[in-house]
Amino acid sequence: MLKLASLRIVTILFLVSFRITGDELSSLQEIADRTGVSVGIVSRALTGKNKASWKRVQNRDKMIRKVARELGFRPHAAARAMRQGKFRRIAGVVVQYGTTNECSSPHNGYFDPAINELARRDYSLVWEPLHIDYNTRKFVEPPRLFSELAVDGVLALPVIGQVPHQVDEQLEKLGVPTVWLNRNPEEACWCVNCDEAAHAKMLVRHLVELGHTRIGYLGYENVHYAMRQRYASIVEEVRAAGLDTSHIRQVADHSELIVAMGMMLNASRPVTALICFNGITFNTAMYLASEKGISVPRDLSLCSFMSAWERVGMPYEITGVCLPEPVMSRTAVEVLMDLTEGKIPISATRRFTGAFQRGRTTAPPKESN
Amino acid sequence: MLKLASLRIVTILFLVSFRITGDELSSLQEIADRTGVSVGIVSRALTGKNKASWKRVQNRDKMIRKVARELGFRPHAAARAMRQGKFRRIAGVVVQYGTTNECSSPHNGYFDPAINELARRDYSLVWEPLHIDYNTRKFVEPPRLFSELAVDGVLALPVIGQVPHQVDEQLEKLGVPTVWLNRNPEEACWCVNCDEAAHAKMLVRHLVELGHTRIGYLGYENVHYAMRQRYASIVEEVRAAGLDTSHIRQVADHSELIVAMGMMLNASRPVTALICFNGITFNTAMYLASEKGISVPRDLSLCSFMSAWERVGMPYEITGVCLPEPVMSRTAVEVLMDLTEGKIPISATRRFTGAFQRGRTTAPPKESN
DNA sequence: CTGAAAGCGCTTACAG
DNA sequence: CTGAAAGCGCTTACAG
Repeated sequence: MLKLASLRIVTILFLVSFRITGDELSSLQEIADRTGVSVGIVSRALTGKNKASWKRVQNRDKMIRKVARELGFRPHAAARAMRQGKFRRIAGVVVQYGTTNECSSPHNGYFDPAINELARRDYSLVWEPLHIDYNTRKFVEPPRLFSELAVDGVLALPVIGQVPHQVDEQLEKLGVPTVWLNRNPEEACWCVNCDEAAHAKMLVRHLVELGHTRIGYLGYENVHYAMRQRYASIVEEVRAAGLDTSHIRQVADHSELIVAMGMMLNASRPVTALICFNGITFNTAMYLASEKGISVPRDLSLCSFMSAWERVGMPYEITGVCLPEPVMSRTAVEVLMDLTEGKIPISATRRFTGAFQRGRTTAPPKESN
Repeated sequence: MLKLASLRIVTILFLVSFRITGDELSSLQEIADRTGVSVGIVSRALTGKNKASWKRVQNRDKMIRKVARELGFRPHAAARAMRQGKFRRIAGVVVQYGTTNECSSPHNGYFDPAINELARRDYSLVWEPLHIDYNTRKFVEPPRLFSELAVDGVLALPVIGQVPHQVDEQLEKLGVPTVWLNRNPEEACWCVNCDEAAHAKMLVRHLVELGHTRIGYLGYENVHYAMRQRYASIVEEVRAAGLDTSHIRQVADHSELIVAMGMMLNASRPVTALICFNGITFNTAMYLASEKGISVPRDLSLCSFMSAWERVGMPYEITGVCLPEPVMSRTAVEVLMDLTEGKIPISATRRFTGAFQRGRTTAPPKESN
């Protein structure tokens, strides 16, 4: 009881002190009052628009900036946005299926570089959820993004499957440009992609050079552009190498993945190398192999397509393609900035290639040792 | 050449059409003009503040809303923010070391639930980078968050190590409340944490019940609150079980982790179970074990602390504690909303416990089979 | 060079 | 009930 009372007092004291701090928030007017000049002068001084080279003016402006610093002055973003007709804000949108309560797979491989690139230009990223019901294809909740005017552009990322036309319609109505990452360039005007065919080639060639002849691939059946490209390119490369493509597979869901993987590893002539669609598939393969006493890379070579975030902090190097999310993301931001400024960007669609990383998870097949 | 020219024409046409769409952006004034009422009426109609029950008024308001819909009217967030003195925006801040070009480890286990919780209250999350130079403890770039007034509150997350005092000072100057996730409650006023001691107990007890006597732990040496708690609790639990604590270890960096793990697995009496600090450490252990032909769980039991994002899409269940990020994050948002509204939140510091998941990566030790 | 004033789009207290 | 008007904090064209 005493403890509760004291906690309450602390709380109230905190709120009071917080209030006072809150009231101290200063405006151009306050700085003008303290320095005896007009708000116009203060505004120009703080934004560096008093270009007179007179010593008197320069000293006065220095003094104004000092007072502003002392008062902890921060310009009011909304006032500035209203006056300038620019929010200096970009919406980061991940188009995904599912309820709003789920934690999605990570996208900071794209968003971290975008944020930094935007910050360099004095822009921020607003993170907007966009959940689509898998069956009805409708918005789970009407997205805030579409209900108010608050950003100068949209950086969008389709996660699973095709982007429902409602999304495109609503985005168009927004009246600000949208740049897409990893979307089919036939579906949208501004797309930044990576060269999945080149990536597939890197991985298949690496395994073929090591001497593998029974190469498997596992990904999810999906209408997502990048996923389809990845699968099709692997098929093509394996076929071009004159090898059997019967282990190049896409599955419908998680349980099918486990079954298919088990079959590849248990067959009378099991695959000696497996290309995984992403880090999660890679790890699943690793766990299953370990359960069965299959050693990687002694008995099985494993490689994967790796997102930037999947490489963070991992002290053990796995073999795979390092997807070029950072350069894609920074390029997308550049295109978006050009569009918001009314400039014509370099090109409508750009495509980047990642780097091959030779790690510890691939080796020549057992038989050829 | 022809292709380039046609592309350019398409581009220009697109920009023109975009411009026109841009010009169509409607305001309350335009709706007022079209419906023959004043902007006040329109504002009140759209925000549901015309409470008259007269049929005439109700029909008129319905008509106003219809016109607004047809014009694709969206309120201008900045104008609203300025008038109401509220941005309806929260900054999401991850305090991290390193240069701004890196991709950080994922935090959407916290941010996804926060975004959804905020959206329910008509708030958005602005993602603000905050990079600290490891040596000088200074900001790598002056964060935008501290240079303008643009949010009503801050949801903050320390990633590595202690939060430099500069951060606290700047946040205090902002004049809006900050709620911390996973921070030492002695360092800040509003903290939402999880019960690392309870989690440690879950994992150690599980392994002890399976019959393990040589239990290892690997994490990184770090001054981060949650990491320290995790390590200290494991030591305590293993000691309480009367077992040897010499394999409960923290290492300084990645290469030390590999060395320490190798020693644990290669020793004359290797550990039979290993608790990993997080999913990355877990996977590293898995890879190393696989290289050495050690099968999980036949030869080695592995379990881990698992973040929400580490569980997304993984079809194979690993044994571990599912960290309660979602409930922590939603609670933090609740506290923050109370604070921004001047209310006194439930309590200053809250602590949550995650769920134990029995997966396929632990089993009784070999000897007892 | 500099100050006074307009205006960005909204909400709401106020007067009619 | 409803319209006209004030005002949120900034920037900048304009006049002096």
